[in-house]
Amino acid sequence: MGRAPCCDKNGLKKGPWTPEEDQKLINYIQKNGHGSWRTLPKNAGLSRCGKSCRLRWTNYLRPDIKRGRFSFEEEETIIQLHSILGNKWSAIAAQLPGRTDNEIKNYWNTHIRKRLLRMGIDPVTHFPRLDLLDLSSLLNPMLCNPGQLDLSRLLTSIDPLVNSELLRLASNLLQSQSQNTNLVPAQEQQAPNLSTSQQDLASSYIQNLVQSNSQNVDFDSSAQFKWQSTNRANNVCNLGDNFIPVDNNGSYNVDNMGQYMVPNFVRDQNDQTAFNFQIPYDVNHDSVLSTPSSSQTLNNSNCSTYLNSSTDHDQESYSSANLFNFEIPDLLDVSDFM
DNA sequence: AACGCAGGCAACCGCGTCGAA
DNA sequence: TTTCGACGCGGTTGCCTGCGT
Repeated sequence: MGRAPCCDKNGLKKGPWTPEEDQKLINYIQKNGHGSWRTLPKNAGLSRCGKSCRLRWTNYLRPDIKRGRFSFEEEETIIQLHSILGNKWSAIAAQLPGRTDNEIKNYWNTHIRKRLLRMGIDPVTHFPRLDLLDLSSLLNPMLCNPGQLDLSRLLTSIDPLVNSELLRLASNLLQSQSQNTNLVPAQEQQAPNLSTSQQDLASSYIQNLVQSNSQNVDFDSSAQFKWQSTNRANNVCNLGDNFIPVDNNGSYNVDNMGQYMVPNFVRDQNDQTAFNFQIPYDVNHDSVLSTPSSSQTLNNSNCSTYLNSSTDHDQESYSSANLFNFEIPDLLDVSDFM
């Protein structure tokens, strides 16, 4: 069918707004509210389409818009939120009073993104940017001959600061390539528990996820994490409004493509400064091993991958309908690198 | 001074979603 | 249940400005 662009109608002006047009729009909205954007231009005496009026108002003329440079706190908040939400600019803007989604999007693309790249951080995944192909070429010979795998020697040849991240990537790679890798949605309804090592791994993951060392991550026996902010609580705690709630049974939503709508946070009912974080269980577990199609999915994948169990005991204790149960190859001893 | 280039940002475009008919 | 209009969102474009040569 196709819809004609709203601005294609004859006589409707496009391009930069003049001060006179701005004033007409401001005067009308201050007097009448915007009401229907469709009818506003005619009523306000503007030769613009409603969409153009809405954009001009929400991105520029709104009285509560904050102008000027982004503060360090705002910038840090954007990075944190982006690591969780991805390119959900409107959701990010909702946490930054006075800032518009367009402004944040532009600021991200022109400043933050470039800075992250300079720092060697992938602005999409928020993980250090290592060339996976090169890493693959380094690891492939070892994978072909696991007995020769000396990951610690490999890692110490690279900047120690990225060791934990390299481990994550290496772990992903090993998992996706190793025949020994299992990704089994556990059917047993055994009460789940996280081992200490699993908690440490999960905690590290979440610390990385929020790009901060100032979060406390507590665990309960059902593998839901209580994520409590101790720093800039106003920024972090408000996140709950934008997340898909997980009910008391740990149920979460799956979109019509069969993918998880992640991350799943839910505000702690007893502690409004905290969130419970649920490791999602992917019914379509093949998708976890495949190339993720979005940063959200990638984060999910990494989360799952990061919570590997290194012992049989851990694998059993990790069984839950809501959790993954998969093993890390024996040749990779995670604990040595954490 | 003139030119080219890159960065920044406002505005546009097209698609998805939602609600009403 | 289907259709369609309105709105909102994210990606992209193109203009303006500042800087370097």
